[in-house]
Amino acid sequence: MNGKKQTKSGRGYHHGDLVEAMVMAALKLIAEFGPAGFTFAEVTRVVGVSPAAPYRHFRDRDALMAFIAQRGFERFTKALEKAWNGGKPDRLTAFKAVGQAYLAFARKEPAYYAAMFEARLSDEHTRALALAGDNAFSVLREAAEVLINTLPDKKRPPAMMVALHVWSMAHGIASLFGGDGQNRKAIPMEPEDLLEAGVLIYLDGLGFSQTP
Amino acid sequence: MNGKKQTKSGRGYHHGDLVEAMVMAALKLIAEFGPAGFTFAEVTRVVGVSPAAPYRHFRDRDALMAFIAQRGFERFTKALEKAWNGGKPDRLTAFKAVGQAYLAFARKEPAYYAAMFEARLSDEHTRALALAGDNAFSVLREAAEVLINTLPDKKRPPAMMVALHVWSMAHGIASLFGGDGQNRKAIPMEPEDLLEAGVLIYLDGLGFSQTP
DNA sequence: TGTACATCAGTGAACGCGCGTTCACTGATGTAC
DNA sequence: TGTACATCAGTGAACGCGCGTTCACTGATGTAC
Repeated sequence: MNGKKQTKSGRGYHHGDLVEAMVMAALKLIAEFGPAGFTFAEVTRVVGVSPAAPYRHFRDRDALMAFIAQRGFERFTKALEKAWNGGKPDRLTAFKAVGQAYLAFARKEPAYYAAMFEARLSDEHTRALALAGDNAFSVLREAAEVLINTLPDKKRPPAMMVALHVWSMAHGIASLFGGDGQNRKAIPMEPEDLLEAGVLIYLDGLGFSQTP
Repeated sequence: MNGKKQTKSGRGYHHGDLVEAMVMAALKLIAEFGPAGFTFAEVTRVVGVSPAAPYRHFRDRDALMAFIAQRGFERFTKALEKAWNGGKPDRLTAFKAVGQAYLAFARKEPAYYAAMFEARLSDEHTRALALAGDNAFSVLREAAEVLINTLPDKKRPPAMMVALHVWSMAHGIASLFGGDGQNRKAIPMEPEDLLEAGVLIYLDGLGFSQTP
């Protein structure tokens, strides 16, 4: 792909792609010790680079954290969009797929997820990230809008509210029972199944028949 | 109450009630900087005591953290029980009150809530806390059981599942939109109203009529 | 094609800082007689 | 009621450690001519 830096085995005085290597190392540390438990110093050690090297690429620790959260939101948004797939094969199936994609992301990318939702960043970084977060939420919101348009006018709830309900349940399940076992409570079913059942019951309450 | 230590103005060489003072200081720091952002040293400074003093009462930083989480779960359990109130005045009203109590606790006691759900403790401490967490969950689970017993046999879902769904939605809302503004996203309604609406729709989906 | 030079991306040593924890100690409190 | 003593809950100085960050530096790479 980017043949510039990696042509010569990438192991000289110049690292080759230090940014990527640092992100990978940071993700590993975040997954293991949480967002607050990764240190700039440890990252340089894992990557095998001097402690001063990162400052060529990131202003400070928080900048790396924000960078990771930003990229996490972008990937998250893409994953939700892919699951929605323009509402195909049908709106209800696609909507449920968005919920599943939410949980799948939290399960497969716990470090990104933690960086996105548990990192404590400065107000400045938080503001910049809010946009990326809104983009991800928009996917769910628009999916909800399309879905509830099949309901008769009188029974149609605000799309925003529906999206918030599903987002909240998905996030709650991901936080409590997802991840890789740190704080996870044991429950007698898969998180994915729990969410699917919850969304189905909820949609039933909105007026969707259980068998579409 | 405990007239032993606090009789003589409590400001001598002996502190009087260092444990309580430390818990209060820690809660303040947790509320402001998150569970990972409070240091043992800072606590002693706030309380106005030497940095070695805490070791008379807590083995280390984690022990204080676990102590706080433990007490948090106990208070949380009591708050949920009080809201349930044995199912009075009627099951549905009481059940909704439990949900409201959940959010109220997260809002009024963000530091306890963070210590309970966001602290990264050792396996040993985590195991000890699991019991306290189960007690809290049991209140919701038993409330769900009583509630769904009014449904006809054929339409009755597992109480465990219902409790998990409501717990997840409440926790999701608390995490995303509750608290005191750190990571909180802005939404066009109160968290309490969002949860109430969500629970009502969900219960509708289970077969409860909207007007009991 | 070869050379001179600018720029980029790393080095490694050093710093100041705050943290957790320990140690021998000491003032205050409780109790036996 | 008074005294001797044990115990409790604090002090304050000190330590080793790892962190974030800086600095002048240097090797590698890209480019103009």
